[in-house]
Amino acid sequence: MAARHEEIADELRQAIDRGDYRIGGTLPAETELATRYGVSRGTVRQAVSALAAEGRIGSRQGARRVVLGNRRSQSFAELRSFAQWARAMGQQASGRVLEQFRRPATAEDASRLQIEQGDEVLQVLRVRGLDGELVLLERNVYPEWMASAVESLPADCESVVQGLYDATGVIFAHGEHVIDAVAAGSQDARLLGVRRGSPLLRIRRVTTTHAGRPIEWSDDRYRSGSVSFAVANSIGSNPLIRRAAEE
Amino acid sequence: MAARHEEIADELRQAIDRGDYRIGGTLPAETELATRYGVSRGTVRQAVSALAAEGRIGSRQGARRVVLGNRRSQSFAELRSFAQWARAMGQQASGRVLEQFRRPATAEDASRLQIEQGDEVLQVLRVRGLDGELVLLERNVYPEWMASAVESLPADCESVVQGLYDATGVIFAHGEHVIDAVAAGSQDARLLGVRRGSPLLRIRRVTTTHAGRPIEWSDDRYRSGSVSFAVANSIGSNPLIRRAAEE
DNA sequence: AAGTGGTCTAGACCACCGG
DNA sequence: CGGTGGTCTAGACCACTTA
Repeated sequence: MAARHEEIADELRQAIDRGDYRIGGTLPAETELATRYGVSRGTVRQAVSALAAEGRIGSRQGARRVVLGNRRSQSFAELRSFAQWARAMGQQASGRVLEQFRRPATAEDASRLQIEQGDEVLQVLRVRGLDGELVLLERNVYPEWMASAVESLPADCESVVQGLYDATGVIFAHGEHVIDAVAAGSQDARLLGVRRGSPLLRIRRVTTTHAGRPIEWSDDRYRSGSVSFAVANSIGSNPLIRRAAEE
Repeated sequence: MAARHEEIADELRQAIDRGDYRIGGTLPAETELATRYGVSRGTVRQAVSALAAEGRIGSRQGARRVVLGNRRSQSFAELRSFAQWARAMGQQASGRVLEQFRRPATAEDASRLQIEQGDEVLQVLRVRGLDGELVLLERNVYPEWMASAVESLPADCESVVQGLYDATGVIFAHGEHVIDAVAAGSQDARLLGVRRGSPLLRIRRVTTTHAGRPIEWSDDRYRSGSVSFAVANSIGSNPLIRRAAEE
């Protein structure tokens, strides 16, 4: 069913988790993995590059690949809805719509959703919880062509992305996220049950279809301590920085 | 000098920025790009997959690649030091060591740096600025084998990563970052010039060599409003979510 | 000097999208 | 249905690491 390179990537992930390859140790050479799995070297390279993108292994020309760790944290590697994310962590997502109304698009809405200022948009205010505990306040803005589908969702819809897919077939394919920290405003504080001015992790996000058409933009504010996000990183294969002149 | 696939990736990036390919439009087919650049299809695929990883283009089987945007924001795609990052944004990084002392490793230090509890570590408290404005408070912990090199850096060292590379040849190759929001403690507040309890963006980070050996771990606290981080995302090529049972 | 990953080629087949 | 991207192969050469 799955592509061979994905199967191999999975087997390698499991082997690392199982401890077959120690953290800090090396992976077998590409050619050896190729013969072991009965595939060509190119297929092996596809598999290991997936693990490298996840931050599990590192590589550099001339040296064996190194096992860096067995990450399991929720990362940004893949676009996931809140409900999917919760399920992957073994928790139950909940949600409730507090406000929902149509209004003309502001300049900010227009730029993010690639529509004209003054076009009708649908604004929604939702609170979301994990295993019953409130963690997130979501302010979403949808363009007019999504509005009626959103309005027809139940107010306590668990997975908005799934609901909109079922209703319209629209796929949330790409996301761009900007992360910072803000102080809770009075509405934030009241709805999340925190003190005014307390720190919130804010993620502003634009989501688009495969074709790059914006579906929504959102200002998500997470209660401090309730969630954190992880990112893994590697230097480009460049020989680091060009050294300064002297010596 | 650079690999052909990187040159092609650069040319495509410039072409997108120049507007040769409109946002929302499509890129030429792989085979056409291959003949145009005089390379094989595999090389073209290497180039476009770099753009996909940056969130500039999207792709799905059977359809032309779609131009999503021309991002320029500082993203996590590549591991960069604070100084490099500042330079890429056209700003001047500064830094100053406020405290620096050796102490025995706590359990937390030991786990993050993969050393034994009680081993000597070097703790450093730095403030860092962008164009003279204070934005960041850094609490670093280094293992013993890095300590003397760190101590020999000037107190106002602009680029710690560069300085340590020059002194020891150690390369900061991999990073893992955990992001959340916290309230400023009294020391944070005093040193960053904000009110106690005001929101800070916290990034806790472990950096390792190519071989996965931890070089340092750090608790970085950014003043709210001074910086934000961007991440681009795509859904796996999976046909989204498995639909629920009915219909 | 041998081993290893990085790059590149030329070709093949398939699954999927679009008109 | 033709065009497209996704997968896979078998081979080649090079740059780099390691011992």
